[in-house]
Amino acid sequence: MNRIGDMTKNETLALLGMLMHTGRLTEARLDEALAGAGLSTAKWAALQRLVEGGEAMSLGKLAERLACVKSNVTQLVDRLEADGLARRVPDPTDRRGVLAQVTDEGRQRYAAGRLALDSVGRELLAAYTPDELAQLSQLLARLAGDGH
Amino acid sequence: MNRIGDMTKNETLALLGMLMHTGRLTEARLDEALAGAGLSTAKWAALQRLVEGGEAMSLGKLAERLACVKSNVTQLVDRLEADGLARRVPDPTDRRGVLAQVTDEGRQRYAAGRLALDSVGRELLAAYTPDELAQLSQLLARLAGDGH
DNA sequence: GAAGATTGAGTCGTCAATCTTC
DNA sequence: GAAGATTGACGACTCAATCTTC
Repeated sequence: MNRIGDMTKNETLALLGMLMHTGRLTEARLDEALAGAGLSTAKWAALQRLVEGGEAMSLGKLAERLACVKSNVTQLVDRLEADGLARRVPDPTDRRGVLAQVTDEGRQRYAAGRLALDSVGRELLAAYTPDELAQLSQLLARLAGDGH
Repeated sequence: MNRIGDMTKNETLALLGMLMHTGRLTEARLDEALAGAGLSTAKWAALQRLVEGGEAMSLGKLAERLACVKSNVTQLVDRLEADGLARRVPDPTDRRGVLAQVTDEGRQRYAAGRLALDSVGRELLAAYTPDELAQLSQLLARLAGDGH
């Protein structure tokens, strides 16, 4: 039923399962590293977009940059605000809009988180050669790239 | 700071970010495929362990096989029971224990889900050569394999 | 005391429905 | 009507605390 050299159906599903599992595992590992800075991967990612964006950013734009749904960033920004890492300001150009702005505390925690992530990231990928990292990156990009 | 040929810190974080994102994306794609059978990846994975286990399985064992925490399968089995796909039976050998048992309906939905997953799995991985699939598998396994 | 399972609280994500403003 | 954001309800996952039984 499967030619020699082909992956069986079971192996195909196992590969996809491993991809999902490895994603979760990685997130857990990064969350662990960020815990020292009082952050999670979701919060850190949001802070990154805000810090590197330079300016206050609308929640819709933030959702787009985070590749998630708008209602998700509404709650994410709620949590960031509760932690004192961001604040909401009204959009001066559109009374419907709300802009998210990093606080000083948010910038500091973001920087601390970056150090922690650099460290654990290096550790996680230490077992790979540069070639392998490039391969992995390319293989993943192809999976994520093609649409539905 | 980074030698030529090395990945920069930014690229390293981007790769890990892509890994997490691709995992979520894949799960969303499989969830979509399973929706026709009234299943999710989590429910299907639990049914798989139960069906292939052959016998009724304790919730602790199921948690172990699913590589997740016990309280998670408590709720997962709650949902399976609510859907009529599994039932809880008392462990005859240990009055503390609870066994999960697939129902006939559960077996049918599991089989239907398998067909849907085979189809979408083939579709998702169609762009890869067998060699690339083996590479991807091996690269992911190495990441997931090494402990903390 | 330790093992098996559950409960309660919290995070992170989705969707459908709503509200205000354009 | 459409765009921006929020709300409520839910799925899936985690942890810490609890309860029963070994």
